[in-house]
Amino acid sequence: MIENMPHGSTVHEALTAVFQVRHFNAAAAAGNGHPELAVLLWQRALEPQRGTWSLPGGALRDDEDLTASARRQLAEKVDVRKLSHLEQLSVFSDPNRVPGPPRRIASTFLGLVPLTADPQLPEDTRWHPVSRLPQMSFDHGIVVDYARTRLAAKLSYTNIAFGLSPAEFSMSTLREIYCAALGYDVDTTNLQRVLTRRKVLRPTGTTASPGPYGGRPAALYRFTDTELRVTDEFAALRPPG
Amino acid sequence: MIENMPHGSTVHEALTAVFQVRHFNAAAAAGNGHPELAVLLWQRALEPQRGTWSLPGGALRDDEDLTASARRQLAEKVDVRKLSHLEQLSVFSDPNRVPGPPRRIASTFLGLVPLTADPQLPEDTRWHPVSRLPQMSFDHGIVVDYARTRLAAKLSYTNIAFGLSPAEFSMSTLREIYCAALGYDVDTTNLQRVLTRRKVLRPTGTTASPGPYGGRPAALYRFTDTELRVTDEFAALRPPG
DNA sequence: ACAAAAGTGTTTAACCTACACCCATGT
DNA sequence: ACATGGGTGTAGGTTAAACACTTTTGT
Repeated sequence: MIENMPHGSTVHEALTAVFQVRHFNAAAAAGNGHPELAVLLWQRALEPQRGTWSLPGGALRDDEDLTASARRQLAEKVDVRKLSHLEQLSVFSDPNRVPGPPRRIASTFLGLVPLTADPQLPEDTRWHPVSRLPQMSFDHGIVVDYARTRLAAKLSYTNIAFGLSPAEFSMSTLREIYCAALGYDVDTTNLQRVLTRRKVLRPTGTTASPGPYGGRPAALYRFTDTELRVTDEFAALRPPG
Repeated sequence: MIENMPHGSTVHEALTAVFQVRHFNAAAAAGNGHPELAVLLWQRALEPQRGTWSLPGGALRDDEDLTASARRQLAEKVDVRKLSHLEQLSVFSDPNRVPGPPRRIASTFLGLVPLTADPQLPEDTRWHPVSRLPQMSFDHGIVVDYARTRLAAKLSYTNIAFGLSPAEFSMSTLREIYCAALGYDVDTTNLQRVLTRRKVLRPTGTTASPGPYGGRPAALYRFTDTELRVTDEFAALRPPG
């Protein structure tokens, strides 16, 4: 094993795709229209690729692991107390993924912010709906696509939706979250039953007051866990018994 | 963003858990007994942790990405032409995961070798059944456990078994592979039906000759793909239609 | 004939989707 | 009363686990 060969300078960076389900115009904010899945991006003020939009992130320090680094970098862009979930995704290590030197190896993360949070953002930072991404820096567009795919997959077999939801919510709110994040329609009834069977949801017993045009008051629910849990481990080939 | 802060020396290494389903004693080799899932390890001849067993791997070079690096490091331990699959897993970045300096960040990989291959190994290298792992170096035991879990999960919803199987095989051979890799019994009949429905398997039309005690000759099968494919994407919450 | 190994068919159960119908509230 | 939104019941389909039964071969 040749381990001590000389090498040029290499930076290891954490990049996080932070998602939130958000409303994107006045009509929607008033309660009409559908919310959309959005990703947090900041616009580069300097070369290279000035003007393009980047994922929050930056270089790993000597005394922190990658998760701690991702959290620290995010703190510059968004109130990290609002961050309800953070998990590691893939590593991007192509020597030419960004112009160098230094070479930059990116460990990517998926971050989630609940529907109700509306954190302060710096001047250069904005939420972008994933359906209308701006010109992205380097390979950051690929990272966002990958993170979206992982999120959608995990919505199907884990309780990861807790990261996108408020503490308490009605089933129709939860439906909107799932529809926005998955990109297709979900039946409220079945969503409720699937999540209840898997013991992901728990009714609070309380109800929300109905909207301005009346309607039956909605029962409110909570997620039983606030940590990621696999809820439907085996699609097939279950262990016997 | 503080990107150019000074930092100590850091090595980025690739570590690969290479798995194979193997027979582990003479009786088993003769056709009796059950094969087991094994992982490729080499024994450290030098400090630190001399005598403990390590995953193959080593430092990333400037001109290669992590996958290329994993392949290159593996070439020192095993004939890489036998390697039927290689994919990235998680990154281990705790600053104290190995005694340093230099600090070592490990990107881990899952590698697979087919049942029939029996590559030459160097003196210090050996296959170990995962049920009886020796004293492992650093955090390598955790890496092996994690890789095993991922392999078992992917056997359920992807065609990843192609990496553990010979080019052509009978259903009972495939059953042994699944049993060894999953750690529990699988019904041959149902395995056949599940994989056929998903179009993962294709009958070759040929048959194997029966064993020394007779028996009906087994039909032979192939995997339709030799690349990883997700075959059962949605455990629930499928798109409408 | 008999044992061994492979393949087929059937029963049962779980789970999910779709959709029709019923309930609670405000105007 | 009726419009609006929430909740319940149910029928039908798909998947797969379990296991009994049949087929093909060698001795």
